[in-house]
Amino acid sequence: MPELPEVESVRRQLDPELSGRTITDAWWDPIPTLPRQFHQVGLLPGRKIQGVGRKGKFLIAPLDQGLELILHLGMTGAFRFDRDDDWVRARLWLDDGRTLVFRDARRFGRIAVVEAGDYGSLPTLAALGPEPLSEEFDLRRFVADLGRTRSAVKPYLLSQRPVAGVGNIYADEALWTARIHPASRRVGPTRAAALHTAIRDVLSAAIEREGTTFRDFQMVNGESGRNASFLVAYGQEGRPCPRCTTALRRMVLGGRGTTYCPRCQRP
DNA sequence: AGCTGGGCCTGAGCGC
DNA sequence: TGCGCTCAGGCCCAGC
Repeated sequence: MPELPEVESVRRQLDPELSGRTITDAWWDPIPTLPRQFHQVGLLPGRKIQGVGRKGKFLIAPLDQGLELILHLGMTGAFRFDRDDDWVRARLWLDDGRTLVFRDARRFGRIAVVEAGDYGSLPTLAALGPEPLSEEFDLRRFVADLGRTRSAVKPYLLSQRPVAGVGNIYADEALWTARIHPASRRVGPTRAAALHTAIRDVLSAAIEREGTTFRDFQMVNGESGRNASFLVAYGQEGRPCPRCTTALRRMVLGGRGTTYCPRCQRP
């Protein structure tokens, strides 16, 4: 499941390959089953890519003529060069002779071309919280946000509003690290500060290992991330908590599988 | 306005 | 063997 560390790993491989390239032609699935899967992709031929940036889980590539190319990997999205198979949903031909291919078995990924900064067609991006590994991620604002919401803390993190880029894996990891029960609706300043630190630590470590490959995630060069064997909570149901040896428990929260320690993660 | 729950999609894994 | 069912979770959205 591509979250911030996985998307950042893809960005680091795509940026040097795409910077300065001009898109000569574009093809995308003409009958997308999700209405917003492809948005204005027909504007791409002739556009020059200035670089590949990232906000949360969104890749954002500035183009010429004041446009931006927005790429989202969804669940199973991946970019490769010069490949072809049944899961290819879009192709961008480049002026260096190569073809950037977007593969996406489950079709949750998205490609959109928008006026720079105009994210009306992407509401999650429009309301995206601060970048966790930048100065934007202000502790006081995070404490205030957690104090104000009436949601359980994990679904709130997954909304992308208090902080950008945290998905199901790293939410479980960060909440375990901060000793907060994922269903807690009372996260005060002290625990919010611990969570703030845990989010940064968990994401930083995962980026160093080029993300978590549970099953599907692959980078542009086809390699897997190396973070899976370092997970302490996500997918570890039944295993002893590394802190207190209590068996980790699984619950469904906000429709998402959630693993936590029933002893040392407090409500 | 903020929150909740259901929906989209399809490969993998399971039981029969 | 193969069929049918359930599960997985990114974002979106209708309806409180």
